[in-house]
Amino acid sequence: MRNSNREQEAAIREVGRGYDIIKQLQGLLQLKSSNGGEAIPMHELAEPLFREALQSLNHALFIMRSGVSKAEIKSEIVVIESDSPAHSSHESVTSYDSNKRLENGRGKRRRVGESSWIINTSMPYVDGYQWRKYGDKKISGSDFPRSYFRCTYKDQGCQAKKLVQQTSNKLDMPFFQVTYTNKHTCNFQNTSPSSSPQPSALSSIQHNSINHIPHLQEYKPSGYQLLNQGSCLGDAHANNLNNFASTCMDEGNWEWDLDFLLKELVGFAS
DNA sequence: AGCCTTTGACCAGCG
DNA sequence: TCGCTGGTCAAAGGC
Repeated sequence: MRNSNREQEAAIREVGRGYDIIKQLQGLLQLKSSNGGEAIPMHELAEPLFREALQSLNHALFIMRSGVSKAEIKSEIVVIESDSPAHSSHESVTSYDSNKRLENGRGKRRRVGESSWIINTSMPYVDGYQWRKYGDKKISGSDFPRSYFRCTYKDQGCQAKKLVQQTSNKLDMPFFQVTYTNKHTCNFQNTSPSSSPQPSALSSIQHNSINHIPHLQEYKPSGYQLLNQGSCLGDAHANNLNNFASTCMDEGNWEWDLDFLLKELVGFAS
């Protein structure tokens, strides 16, 4: 990559913002599709596009952070497909762990039969499922606390859990390691076209995912408003990301047509 | 009213 | 056995 370090930092920041914006749009579409009663649910049209855009942006983040080419990292990144219950396909799985010991080798043993998988993401709180936080712990050797979540529908027998650990805060954009344990047995994934989230569920998505997370608010682009304030995409950041995408395309470093994706996304949102 | 987060206490695995 | 530490519980308060 020919970019200087400063350019690379800016690029990482912009892609991160773009990632956040798309996540906001995804939430907006979920709201609109559940409330609007449209003939063709908008999320059915937009979902594949979102998945592709998020996957591309996430790959870009990995490439720019590590300095490793996309081709080189492709073999290391496993994209979770739809049968993996706890998240959509845009996060990158760094390991799959079905053994009994936690990553630091010291903590409690995991129960036999519990499977887990680890994801690195900049958006750990938005994965299409509803989670209830049940604990928060300062971990020795880590600058950041660890948060414990279980599925909101645990009382219906869903044993899914997740553990969110912030791993870095470089370039004003925190990065998290998310460990999922057990598959969801509930049927309340908010992105599922067949499900119809209750109003209370939708409000909790907004409540939990962004507005209540201080470190996410810190680096949220200033050009758009919060979802529960009735808002949408900010032009300034769309343009920033658009320019960034165009620059990358000009340099011939990127295979993906981010420019096209952005136009499509803005069209859906407007 | 119901569901959420926060937070201190407690439990349990490991060295 | 004991101390350390990660994981979970549950009461309290907020939205």
